[in-house]
Amino acid sequence: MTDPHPSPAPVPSARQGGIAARARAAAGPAYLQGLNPEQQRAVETLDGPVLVLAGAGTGKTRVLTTRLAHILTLGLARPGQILAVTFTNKAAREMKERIGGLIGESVEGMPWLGTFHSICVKILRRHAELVGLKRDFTILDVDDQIRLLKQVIQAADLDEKRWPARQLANFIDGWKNKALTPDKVPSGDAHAFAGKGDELYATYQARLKTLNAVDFGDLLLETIRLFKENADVLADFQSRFRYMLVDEYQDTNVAQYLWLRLLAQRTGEDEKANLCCVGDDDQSIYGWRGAEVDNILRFEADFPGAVVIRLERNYRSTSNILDAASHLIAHNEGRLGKTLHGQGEAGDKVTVTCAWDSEEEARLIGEEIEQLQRKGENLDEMAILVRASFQMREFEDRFVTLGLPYRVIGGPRFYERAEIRDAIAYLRATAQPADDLAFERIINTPRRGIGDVTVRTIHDVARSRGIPMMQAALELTESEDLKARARNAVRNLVTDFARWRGQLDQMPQSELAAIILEESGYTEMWQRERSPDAPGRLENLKELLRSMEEFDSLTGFLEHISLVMDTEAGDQEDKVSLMTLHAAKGLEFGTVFLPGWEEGLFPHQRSMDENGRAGLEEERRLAYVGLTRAKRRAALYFATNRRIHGLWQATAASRFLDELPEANIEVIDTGSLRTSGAYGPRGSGSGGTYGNSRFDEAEPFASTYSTPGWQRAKKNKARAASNPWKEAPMLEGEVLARSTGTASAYARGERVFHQKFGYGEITAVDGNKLTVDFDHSGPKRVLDSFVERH
DNA sequence: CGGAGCGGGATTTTT
DNA sequence: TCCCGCTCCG
Repeated sequence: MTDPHPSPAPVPSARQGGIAARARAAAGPAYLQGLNPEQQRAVETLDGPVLVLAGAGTGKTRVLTTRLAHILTLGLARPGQILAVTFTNKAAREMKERIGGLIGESVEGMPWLGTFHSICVKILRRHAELVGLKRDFTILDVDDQIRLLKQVIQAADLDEKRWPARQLANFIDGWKNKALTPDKVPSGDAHAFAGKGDELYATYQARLKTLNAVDFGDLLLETIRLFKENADVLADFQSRFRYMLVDEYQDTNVAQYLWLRLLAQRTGEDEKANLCCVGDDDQSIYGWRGAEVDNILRFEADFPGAVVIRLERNYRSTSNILDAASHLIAHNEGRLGKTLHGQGEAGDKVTVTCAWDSEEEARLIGEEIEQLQRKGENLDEMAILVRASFQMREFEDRFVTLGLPYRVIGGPRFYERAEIRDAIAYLRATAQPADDLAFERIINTPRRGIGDVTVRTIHDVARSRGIPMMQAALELTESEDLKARARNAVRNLVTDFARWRGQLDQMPQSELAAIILEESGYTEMWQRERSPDAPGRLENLKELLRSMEEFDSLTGFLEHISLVMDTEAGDQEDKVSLMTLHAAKGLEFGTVFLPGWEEGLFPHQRSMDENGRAGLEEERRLAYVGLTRAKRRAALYFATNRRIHGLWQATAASRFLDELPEANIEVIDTGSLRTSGAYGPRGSGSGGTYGNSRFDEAEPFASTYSTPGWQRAKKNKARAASNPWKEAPMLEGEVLARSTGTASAYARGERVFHQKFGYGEITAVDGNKLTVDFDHSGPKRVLDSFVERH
């Protein structure tokens, strides 16, 4: 370890040093006990910018919470003067609890500890008028966003099939992640989406404003705008936040980075902001949703004089696991460099097991789990981490057969279920009569005879008069524009809403909600439904009502659910966990099973196709995250055959397996004589960077050459040559896509040819990524290295 | 208003 | 292959 700052480090400021020293001299506060020197330094280096590079399992959360407790205990800031940002509500919740545990009841909640988004909401509610919003603006969820975009696309006379709202939503999210307002969208990008990308984006933003609504991305962007346009407001927050803390810094996107930088910039003052960012560049796995690893890599340049502290002592895993993970991640280029050191024993080696197909893979893992269980190990301490969710099914099937209790982590969340969204739409339309999207969602749910034509009429009247749909509906009932039947239905609904609104302050919100769901016929709708999931949905609705009781107002509840989309389902039973690698970040288990280590699946082909080397490196980080979740045992698996899009395909062992250090792995002979060799050399045969896999040769299982398994493997090898995953120009992509971000040699309007998609015309250029409208398969994003001019 | 029949797509996902 | 969302028809 070559730490340039030996510890204990002198704390830069005399004021702080003095206090900290005194604190230490008095045997130090209890919370500092038991921290290692680096951790202690991370806790006590309070002045100026600090970057804490916290490797997996190095006690990051502990450092974070202790640091906050330290600041509060020393009396350097009051709780309201500390900004602490996390990415998820879960992380924020945990941090709150742990700080409470550290410093006891003396300090009540920290108002500025939360997610980027929740903090932005808090700021925006105070200053809404300054960015053209009303104080009670609504926050749209993804559903609303898509429906609104659909309307925008329809209004622009585009074919919804060819130009799906989802795709536009992705573009817009991408721009917002980069803090690009419609006028700032680069011209290459702007012409994406039927050449109307920026135009549609602008229309969408205008619609949001008239709806007095924002989407998630706007929360950041509008706050940035607020800061930029109102120096006094910004200055107020800058001086308020004496200490700033950001967790998972490697996951920040450009907008979040700009937001932070605005707050951390203290114009006119000599003093540097006390900004502490904590993260791990090796665990950056969210590039695809806008995270910029660059933010963490650039930290020292962004914040001159920054102190960088590395936490490399891992308290979680045995050293075989750590060495395997470290060796693997060392294959990445763009990293700050960090090596985890184990603190205990070597433990078991990481195992690599080959299965014939995904079914056998599931069976082997099932057997292994049962065996561990017989040895007295808890199922809670075991997890299966998959790359893609389709892999889960095989395991679920297997576990059901075995009667093995399991839980799936992730997946559709409580508040994303249709019945919950419907119920919430009723509440929103009651509390906020101008919430058109909510009103529209349930206007004919349950069916009450308000058909498309009627909805369109209400919509048009609302748009042309600039009034909310609820009001337009009311006015239409007094006109002759609707057929008698529809008019009655509309009148009934509007009267219902008016009545419910009148009851808002008369009773607890959960009671009112129950009345609304009853009187609207919504509950009845599900009671009548005979489908198998209907009872579950009714149960969910009850759960929703129950959870509402904890809030003191309907508005408070609505605010909460628009930002917090998860519910802590306290599941106490002993179960195996099944989740994606992404969902596993931050968790740990005694034993971790990692199936599906095959080329094309992991690393995922699409990731490499779309992002070249950067994509591959992110996949490798994902592998690193997976391995480092294991405390005592990590078991890797790959199958030689897997069904992809319905077709059985021969597959090759993942290159990541070859990147593991031999000394720390053990290849398991499953006894079915199907050892290695089943997978031919990878790549398109161009003999590129990646030589043959050591899993290609019978070493170290030379004894299996003449076995049926080997014979079958040979056949398999021949078949593998026709594997479309392998035919993909992976090696080419690897080389040519090395530098993302360089300008492309192609221009909009050019005709190109793509091996897979055929001929097409370039509609947008973003660095080396092209959006090509293919003659036969429609618009796609491809790397420029995969096409040729025509 | 519901069901059949179709075409397209098929990583990862928080707020 | 399988799942979804949408359309069309009765």
